[in-house]
Amino acid sequence: MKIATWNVNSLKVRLGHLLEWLGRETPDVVCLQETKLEDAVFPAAELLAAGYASVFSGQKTYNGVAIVSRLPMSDVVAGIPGYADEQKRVISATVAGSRIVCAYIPNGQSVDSDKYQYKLQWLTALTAWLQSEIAGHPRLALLGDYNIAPEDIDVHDPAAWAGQVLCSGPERDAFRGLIALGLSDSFRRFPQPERSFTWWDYRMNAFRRKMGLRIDHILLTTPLAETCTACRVDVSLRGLERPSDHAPVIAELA
DNA sequence: ATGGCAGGAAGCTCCTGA
Repeated sequence: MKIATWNVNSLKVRLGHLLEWLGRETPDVVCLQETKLEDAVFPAAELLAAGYASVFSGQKTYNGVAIVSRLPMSDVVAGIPGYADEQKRVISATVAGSRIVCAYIPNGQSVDSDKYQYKLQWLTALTAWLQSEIAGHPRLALLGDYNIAPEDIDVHDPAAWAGQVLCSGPERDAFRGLIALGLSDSFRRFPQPERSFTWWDYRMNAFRRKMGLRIDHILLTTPLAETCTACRVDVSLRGLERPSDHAPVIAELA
């Protein structure tokens, strides 16, 4: 089973890219973030015509998550149960016996922002919920835009980013808190090219200059990690017109 | 030190993203 995560930065703008990529890469399950679409206008019919069913939880302008899958999905849950949040950032479904959790973790804006406090509280709620979710679903994958670069190797200029949002100590502590639930960073289970990133600022030709961060991740519980045979960043969509500022991450499970 | 870029909603500018 091939699973993937991609922050599309507007599914309305990126639907053509997604359909082209689904046809070429044929992932089984794709978690999408920043769809920026209300549920009433989600392009479920277009995806179904391409062979993919969709479940989604969206809103106008901001946020919005979806899972698209060639395999049947069941037990769909939106949000973090027990955590009231108007922002549509999580959706989960069971696919082929594995629990798939699609998450768009808050950005945080800056470490002195109220949004940063929201991010840390949100991560606390996510972690507490996942602990019980993993207990009930030993085969679980957490895919999404974490808005956290876990280590300095995941940052093009660690000195410039030191202590900044996406790289700060509390955020990295929260990432390690997720790992401590028994999750494994699938990307780091394999040798990777130097300067492997998943996001680049639209400004200053950052992609061309390899000035990025690795903030999109696929974390797997041990039973799934043991079946993982590959994980990579796919930059192929960056060559198209109007690319997303994020690249997909793909993991192959036996 | 600042702004650069992109998407969306609104409306000819601002907020957010990361």
